Amino acid sequence: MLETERHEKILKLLKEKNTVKIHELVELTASSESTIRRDLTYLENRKFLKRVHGGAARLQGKLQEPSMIEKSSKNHQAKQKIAKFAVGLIEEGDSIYLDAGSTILEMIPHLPENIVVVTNGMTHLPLLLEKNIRTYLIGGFVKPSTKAIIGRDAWASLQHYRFDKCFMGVNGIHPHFGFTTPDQEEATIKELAISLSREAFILADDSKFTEVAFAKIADIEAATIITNELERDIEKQYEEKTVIKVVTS
Amino acid sequence: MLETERHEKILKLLKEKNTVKIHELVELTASSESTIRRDLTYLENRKFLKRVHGGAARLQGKLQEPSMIEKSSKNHQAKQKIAKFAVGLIEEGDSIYLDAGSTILEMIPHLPENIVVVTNGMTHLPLLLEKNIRTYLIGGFVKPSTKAIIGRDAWASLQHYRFDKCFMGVNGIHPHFGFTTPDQEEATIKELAISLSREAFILADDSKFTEVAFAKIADIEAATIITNELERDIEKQYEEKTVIKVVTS
DNA sequence: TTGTTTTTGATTAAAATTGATTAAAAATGA
DNA sequence: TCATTTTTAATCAATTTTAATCAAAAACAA
Repeated sequence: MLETERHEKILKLLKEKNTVKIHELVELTASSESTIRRDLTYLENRKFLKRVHGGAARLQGKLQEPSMIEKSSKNHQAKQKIAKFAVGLIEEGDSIYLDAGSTILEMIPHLPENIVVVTNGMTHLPLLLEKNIRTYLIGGFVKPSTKAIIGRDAWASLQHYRFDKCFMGVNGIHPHFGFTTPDQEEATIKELAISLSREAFILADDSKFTEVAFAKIADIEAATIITNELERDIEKQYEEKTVIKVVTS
Repeated sequence: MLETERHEKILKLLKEKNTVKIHELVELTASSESTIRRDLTYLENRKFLKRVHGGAARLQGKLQEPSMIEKSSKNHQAKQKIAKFAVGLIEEGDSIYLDAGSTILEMIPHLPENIVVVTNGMTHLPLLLEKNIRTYLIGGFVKPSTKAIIGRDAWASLQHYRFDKCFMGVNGIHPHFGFTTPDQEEATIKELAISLSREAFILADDSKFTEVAFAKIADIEAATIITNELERDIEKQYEEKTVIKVVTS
């Protein structure tokens, strides 16, 4: 049985019964106890359930459905591909900066183990720790909406590090206005992270191109762009300024 | 039957009947009397019911089903009282440091809104943000087991702040050896936090007294102790060295 | 195909939960 | 009141569950 299939079954049963025993799941899915245990840890890390002694319980905060649906959207497919490609650029022993944000989050499951990660995204932590990756969080103000760490202190805190590579998402990419994002404070952090890295990579699906958001992060020249399919004429506008990697399926 | 499952059944029956006998629950859940007793103690600690001779009764005040998300810890009751008292010391406009740890976590639901919080405990964030409290996280290495932020960088990051009050838990309190904790790196952070605060408070239930752990945080004189009931002679050993507040129920 | 990575299942020692047993405490009834 | 019965808390051994390893199997890539 496929891993995803098991996960779905587990969640389905959990939804019906509010609580499931490991043994029930072993029967239901005809897999070993070890596998079910791994599935449960996996699902718990992603906030789909709470593990309890002997099984798992549904969590009341029930943020359940939406993210499952989210994962099947086509936008998500693109993000996945881009993220996976980006991870391919990382080498063993690298120290990298991972920006907060959902695209970057997709990179984490594919990361190699023996690297050092610095991030400003609190939401990345559970998965990073699950993968046993040595992780540093920068300090500063916690932005309530996104749980990203920003502000003066974050800026100062980030100064302590140097990176082989950094990866980040943006809201707008424009030949003239460069990389942009709606929040000025976040832009400042991103800009600094880029300047502290030997190489910088911007992950963005095609919807971000020719868009401009409020706060400028950097010029196009400052980073390599990783994106999914892109019309040839748009691509041309950028390839004379920087490297642009188009991930083909 | 799963522990969680039993708890749900117990509460359900209690809701219907307003009062249940131990024997009824033994039958209902097909578990032993010992187990049911333990369940009742647990549920009473979390304020889900009141134990009475021979069974349990529904509590009048409020009956809360929603937050049945189980928190694990032994002396929940004592911690609650201590935490609540500690919050009473905070004044509007204060800037405070909240150490990582489960006792301190209990303070958060009771905190006033217009304060500024700095913390090294990632696990505190969801609750803090839910309460709309302005929160700063210090930067540094994320300790996988506890998700506390520690290390050199944490130390440097913490230096950026000053506090009106700081609150922390410890593992050992001893008249001669002072406050101690098992992890050297955590001790360093705690020590610094204390020195950055106008007033420092140690929250500890009675089990921590006369215990000594590996790494020293500070001398007894450095902080006010908040605890639950304490034998008079033990209390005496400390009260000549510092202020010790005993929270009586 | 071959070699490499990922997933799986079995094994084990450690940890947590359970149920039985006990002595102490609380309720009951004369 | 006191003796009797019921309930409780505390302890401990037995059982169950868990996390951690590791080798086999499967999936994948060259």
